Amino acid sequence: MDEPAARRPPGRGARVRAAVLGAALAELAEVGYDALTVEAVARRAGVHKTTVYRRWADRADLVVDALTEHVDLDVAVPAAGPIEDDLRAYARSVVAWLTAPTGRAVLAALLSDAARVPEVAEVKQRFFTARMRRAEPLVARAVARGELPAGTEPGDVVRALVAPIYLRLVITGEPVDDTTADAAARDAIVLARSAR
Amino acid sequence: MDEPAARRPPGRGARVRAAVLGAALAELAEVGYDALTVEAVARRAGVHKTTVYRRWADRADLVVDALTEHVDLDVAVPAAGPIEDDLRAYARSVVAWLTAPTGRAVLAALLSDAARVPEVAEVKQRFFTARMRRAEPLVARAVARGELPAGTEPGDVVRALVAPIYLRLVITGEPVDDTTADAAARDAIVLARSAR
Amino acid sequence: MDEPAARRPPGRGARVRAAVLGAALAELAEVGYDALTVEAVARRAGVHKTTVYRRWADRADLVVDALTEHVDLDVAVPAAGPIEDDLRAYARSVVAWLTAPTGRAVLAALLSDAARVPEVAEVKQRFFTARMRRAEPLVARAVARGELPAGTEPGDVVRALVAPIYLRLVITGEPVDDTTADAAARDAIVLARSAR
Amino acid sequence: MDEPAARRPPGRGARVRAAVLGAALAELAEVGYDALTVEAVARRAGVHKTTVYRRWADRADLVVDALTEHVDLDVAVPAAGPIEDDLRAYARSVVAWLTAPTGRAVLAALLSDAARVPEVAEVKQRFFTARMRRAEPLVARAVARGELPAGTEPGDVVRALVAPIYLRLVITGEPVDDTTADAAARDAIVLARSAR
DNA sequence: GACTAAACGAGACGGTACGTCGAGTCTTTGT
DNA sequence: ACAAAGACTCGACGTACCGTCTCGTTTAGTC
Repeated sequence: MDEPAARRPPGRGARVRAAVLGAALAELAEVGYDALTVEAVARRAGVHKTTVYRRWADRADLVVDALTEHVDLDVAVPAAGPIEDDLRAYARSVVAWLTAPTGRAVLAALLSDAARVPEVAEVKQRFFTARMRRAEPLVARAVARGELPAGTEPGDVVRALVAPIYLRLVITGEPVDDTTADAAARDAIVLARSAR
Repeated sequence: MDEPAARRPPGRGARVRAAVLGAALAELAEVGYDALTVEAVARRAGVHKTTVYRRWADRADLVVDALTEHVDLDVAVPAAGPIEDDLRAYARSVVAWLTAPTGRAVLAALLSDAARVPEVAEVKQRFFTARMRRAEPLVARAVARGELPAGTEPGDVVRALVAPIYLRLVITGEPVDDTTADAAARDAIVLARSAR
Repeated sequence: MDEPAARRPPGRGARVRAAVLGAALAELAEVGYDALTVEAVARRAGVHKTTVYRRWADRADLVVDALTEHVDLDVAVPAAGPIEDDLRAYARSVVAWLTAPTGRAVLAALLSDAARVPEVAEVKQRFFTARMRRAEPLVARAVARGELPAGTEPGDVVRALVAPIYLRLVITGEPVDDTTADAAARDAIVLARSAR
Repeated sequence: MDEPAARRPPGRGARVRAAVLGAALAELAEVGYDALTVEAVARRAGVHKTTVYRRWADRADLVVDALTEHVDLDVAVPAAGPIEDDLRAYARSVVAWLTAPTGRAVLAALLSDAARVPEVAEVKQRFFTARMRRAEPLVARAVARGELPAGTEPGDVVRALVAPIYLRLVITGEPVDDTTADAAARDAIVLARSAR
């Protein structure tokens, strides 16, 4: 009862964990969930297959863990200024994350067959709703300040904002950049201001 | 010189083909692409494994064929009336197809890991662009009639129309029904009428 | 010179039969019984697989027929002269047949796994005993003439004659030629003359 | 700590190896090389198919190994006494081995289609020449003692000895027992003593 | 010299085994 | 005492032949 007491949370095991999760995400990005192989992940992480199985129950569990890692990170919520600026900044941050390598990989994984795994479905739910919810205070503040009509549902505005971004990314495959983000923000505001 | 348009040997082989493609789609719906197994498809179709391999090169080829079948079907394009009615009808038909069992299965498959197969990616492309393009004449007609501002880009209107539908179906998983369709149509028109 | 006209069902069927049996023997020689494939035989005979199965029940039946063809042929039995000459001539004819391409193939086939097929085992039995028996009159005649001791068992002499030939061909794989044949004949006579 | 004296890497893997090779030889005896199936061997050994393929490249490799096992075993060489007794004892030991179940199986396999596999051909060569060579010193000793004529070629005597045994076993299928062995030994000596 | 029946070409089919790969489990070993 | 290594069971992969079957198409022998 001595040598493990030396390192409580850090130590060698943590390095293995990081290496494996990193390898898993990389494989996810390169070959997708269907073709992701525990053996390939282990090889890539420089670790033996059984070492992976000692920590994770199976392929699904490993992927859940790898995705969770990148999903619960906090995203900066800008916060001050006219609603036009705030939404534009938010839209751009969404686009930036989703088009960066890690974001692309996570998004693809969350929409892949992995989503049939209940835990991944949970992660997916958490991921999207949490991110969208984080922008709702911006809208609420604008309503309070009278920039948007009273009675505006913040959730609706945010949905309207992200919808065209995801459409291009996921459905049509069209390129997505800041221009797309700006247009999305503008349209979301137009819709919010159109009396209901 | 009567029914030759369909297939030359309409006999027994066609039944096998239909049974296997049907089984493939059903498996796709139930277990997804990742877990789809040629042997399970064969079993389900009441056919031997080697019979499947005689006609299709591999799992991917089989899935491509099964999806293609349901993708190139024609969708009714309503066509007359005020743009509000036309777009609402179109939105509802899109929702109806995507929420019916077959539609759900095809959509899920097109967004799954199967999309890494180049041929499936092609099918996906064909599928979405063809369907969206089919609604563009409606918008063009409305522009010609003065119901929508001159200079309106039909493609933009259609994208705005379907974006919230796909958002709910694919990203947030919220329920989608005629109400959703109607709101999507209304918002698309609002955006089109907001001067650029 | 259309000698096939003599048969009842002359025509085309006989050509097919000959082509297939020939191909079967050739395959037997080249790849052996284990690797002999009905499809390869058919291909080689320029005939369709089903045509083979129409006439022969299965692979074994086909091989039986192909071997039988070459087994029931008559071998010239020399017959006059001192026993030394007769046996030497017989030994040489045995060697000649067994070292010619067809003989090699038939011998190999009769000793291969094909011999597990009861009909092939029968053919094998017929083949060896018939050929050996054909030489027995030579010995009997020599006994009658007093060249060999009375009471000599012709079968024993013939067995002693062929034993070293088969040993080299089948067991040790040593080369076999007329020298071997001559030595075998000489030794058989020595043994016959050594009182029992 | 010397309980595993039997094998270098003792333990569990050796048990699998033995079980599989035993099963392979048994199958060889029962159904022959042509009908020998890796799956059947695995079943019989109580082992999964892939376990067999992990250690042996294919069917041929497995058979080579199974045969080798029984081929390189040492055979007792009697050694003292008049040449008549020595050769008779040797002949009987040859007959005993070849008529025992294992011997029959090995012999049959060495003469079957398996012999087309180069490695099996090598084993066959090793097998027969090694066993025959082992008897040559007996003859050489007899020559030295003056029991057989000077200049007698030991190899020739041994060949003459075994030839009738193999003839019966392999060619004519006649029963082989000690009587056969004794006659073979006697005849070999007669031939050796007939001046050349 | 046309007609009919057998034989043939073509190829799909259910099946068995091939040899391969990966998933997950269990045992052995080294330290 | 425990974790790395690796051997094992299991199931599916995609392939080659087996032997069966059903279609059309020659082609031979008969009328």
